[in-house]
Amino acid sequence: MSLEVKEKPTKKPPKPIPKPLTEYPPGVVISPRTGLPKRRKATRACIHCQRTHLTCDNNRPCERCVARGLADTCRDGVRKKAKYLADVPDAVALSSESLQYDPRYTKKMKITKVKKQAKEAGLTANADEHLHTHVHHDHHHRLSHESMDEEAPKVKQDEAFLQSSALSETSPYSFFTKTNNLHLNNTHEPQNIEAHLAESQSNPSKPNPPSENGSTHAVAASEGAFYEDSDGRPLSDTLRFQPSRHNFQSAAVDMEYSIISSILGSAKGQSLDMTSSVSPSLASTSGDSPLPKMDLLTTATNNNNYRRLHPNKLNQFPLSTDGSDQTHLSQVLEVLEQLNQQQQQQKQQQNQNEWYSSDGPSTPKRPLSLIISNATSDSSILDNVSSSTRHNSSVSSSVGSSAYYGREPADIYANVRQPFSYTPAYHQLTIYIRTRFKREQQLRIARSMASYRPSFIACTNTLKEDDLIFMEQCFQRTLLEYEKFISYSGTPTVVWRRTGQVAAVGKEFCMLTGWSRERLLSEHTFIVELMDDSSALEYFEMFSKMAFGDSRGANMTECTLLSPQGQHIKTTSIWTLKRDVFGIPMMIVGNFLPILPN
DNA sequence: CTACTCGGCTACATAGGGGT
DNA sequence: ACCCCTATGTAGCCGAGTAG
Repeated sequence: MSLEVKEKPTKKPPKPIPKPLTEYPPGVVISPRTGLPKRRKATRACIHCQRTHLTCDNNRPCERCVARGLADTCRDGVRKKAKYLADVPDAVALSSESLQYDPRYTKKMKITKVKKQAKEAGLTANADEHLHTHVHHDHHHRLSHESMDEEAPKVKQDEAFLQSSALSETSPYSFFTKTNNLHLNNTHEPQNIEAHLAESQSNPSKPNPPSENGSTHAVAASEGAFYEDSDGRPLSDTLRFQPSRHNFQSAAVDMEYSIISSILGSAKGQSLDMTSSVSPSLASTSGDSPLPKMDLLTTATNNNNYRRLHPNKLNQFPLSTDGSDQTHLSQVLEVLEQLNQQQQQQKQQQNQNEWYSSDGPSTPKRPLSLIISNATSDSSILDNVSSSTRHNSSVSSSVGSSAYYGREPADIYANVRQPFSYTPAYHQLTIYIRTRFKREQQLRIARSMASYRPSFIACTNTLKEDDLIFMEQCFQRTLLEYEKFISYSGTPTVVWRRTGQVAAVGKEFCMLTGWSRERLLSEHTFIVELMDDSSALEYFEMFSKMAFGDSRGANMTECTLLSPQGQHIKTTSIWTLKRDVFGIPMMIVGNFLPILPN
């Protein structure tokens, strides 16, 4: 490129006369060509400056945006990826990008690093493919590794750990994949997993990179807010699941994993000591293998309310250590049933639960309310989850329509400032499943959930808070568009989150089923609440297939919906799964066409 | 006069060859 | 493996032109 030829001398202002070097402050780089100090360019122009080709600075909001009242939307502009990085996964490129500003790395080191990372990303993905044989979508492989590679620029030992953890069986990620794989193949090696866990615990010196990372901490801390009950105690303490056994990057992940495992455990009904050092494992969810050590008895015994209310009843069934507790199961259930009835009566009198009992007398109870009010063994859990959910108003609000954030895309980008917390939502779903479905059904659902939920956790675990916020912005933005489509379309349509919570609903769906839009959007309604049992089960199984296995992301099935009065409405439904930019299932759009009786 | 657009200059990152 | 150098590509932003 010859600049001299292009130059138009007439347009050129007279060149300033170079000042003596001593007149420039120290640190200013003088251009050898012009003799003038080199312009200090902003590391990255903001979106507004980028668009208008104006001078930006490194502050956010930048000076210009502050002056123009655009501070709210001032953020880094998007730079085009270099050609040579076109085939390198984004996260790898991203991490190398951050190297640009790391003085510890020389130019050559950066180049070598980028190339190395690109190569490694390919290699580890291939190697890991052997571990994921059934469930995981290709994109998921990449995503998992991308997430891990985000840590690469930190320090050498972190890098080394990440490289090894990509393949190592002791990595939390590989633990997920391994357990999933085992689960699906019905080849059970719980002792290996326990060995893994024991090793994880006994070796605290093992690096745990994501938790060392500040931003991951931030996310974990923000999630942590949902894990406290009204007394400020960790929710895990009240829920009595077994966190911190799996050595995941955050207590949140530990806990979610434990909860899934607990469904499996309670569904199967095996009875063992919850406080034993053995952790539940997804590998043990089928067949005759040793099962997770948790059951209704231990759940109940560990339930503080239960302890407080019925100290004597518990003594009737001391825990045995020889695994013979199964023989007591029927008796335990009988006692629990009695207690349920007692507590139900108390509940009805006190009407404490504002969250689930906010309905007026004229509005029909949704299925959840009915079941929750009948369930008592989990009532304290429910209260805790409910209160923890209320800690974050955005959670409850953003479950519903994008109208909360405004009707314009700009409003969404300006107002969505917190990630959506999926954890409490999954807790609610877990409780709902445990209270509505029979054990065999719970087991089926748990199997389905076990095939995708750990993957969701693994995928999102290493995402930064900004990523999670962006994820939610994407969700709300997409929802805004779908709400428009739904309003134009005559097909009964519902949109729900991957948690199952209804996020948008068309008036045709309300006409078809009798549910009001406000009811469905304002009360954390799960889509399965609107389905009969078999359809709900089919939904979970279908979703587990779609989540990572079926790249088409659409399915057609017969689905029986429930009206508020409990009437069954036969429909044919099409479920279309939408993924977010990270490839994680974000929302499901369901179209329901009634099957008319002959 | 102000705010905005956009052509084109320029700083800087990267690619790659050659020398040590 | 590292350094130096040149070529090339990309993006920041200066400044002229224009619309309101």
